[in-house]
Amino acid sequence: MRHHKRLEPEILEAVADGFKVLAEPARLAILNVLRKGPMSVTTLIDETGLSQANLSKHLQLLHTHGFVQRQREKSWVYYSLADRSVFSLCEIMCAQLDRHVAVKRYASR
Amino acid sequence: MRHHKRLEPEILEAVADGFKVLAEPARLAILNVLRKGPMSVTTLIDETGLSQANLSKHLQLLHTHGFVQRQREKSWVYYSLADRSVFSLCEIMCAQLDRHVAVKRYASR
DNA sequence: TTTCTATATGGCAATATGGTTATATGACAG
DNA sequence: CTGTCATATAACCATATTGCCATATAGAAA
Repeated sequence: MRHHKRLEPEILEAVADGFKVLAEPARLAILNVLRKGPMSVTTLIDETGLSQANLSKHLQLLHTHGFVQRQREKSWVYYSLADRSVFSLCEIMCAQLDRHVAVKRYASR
Repeated sequence: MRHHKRLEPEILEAVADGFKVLAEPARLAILNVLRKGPMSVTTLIDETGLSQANLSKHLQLLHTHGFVQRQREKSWVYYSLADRSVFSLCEIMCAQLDRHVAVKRYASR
């Protein structure tokens, strides 16, 4: 039988911080749009409908937490997904939500 | 080639809400402790070190979002993990963190 | 009933977060 | 150098969240 150690607080906090970055519709929208490929901030403004300043802040956060990569080219900055793990996370979360909704539906008959 | 629809805002918000529940060290600690098996609130107080009121509120949130199940027995309430998907999520997030830290280490040489 | 024990909940203060506006930086065109 | 475009940052307000305290509920025991 496996035993489960009490996780170090720093670990818990780091993981929580990671989830916190994903716990925001605007940032999920950005990540989803970036599936199309690398994109400049200006393009992202159009694609997401977010204001420039707001978008820029979200991008900083996504970047400092390693969810997106940055690449300067001339006077543009292209952002791209750091990896696809975000979508594994979202898929599992969606499945979790589906199960939960199904259970609630069943319970309320 | 796959195309990527603009996700409905309600979907984004639901997924974000799910992540928000995991974006808190205390709740991750609770979930981690619950890996040992179903547990009463009192036991959870000991295992997590959280105050009763605080713990209770976190448990409500975990429950309404379908992360834990509740089972009354005599005058105790036993909580248990609703499913193991949480740990898939955490594992992926940890791997993501590891990659990110590794990249930062490499960049700062 | 009264008194425990177990759990839930309401209110409050402190802190954090998102969005907006205004401003700053930085590259390039003329 | 001046102006303009692309992006980043600072200051601010409004809102939300956490943890604590006190209190409420509810079952068991006495």
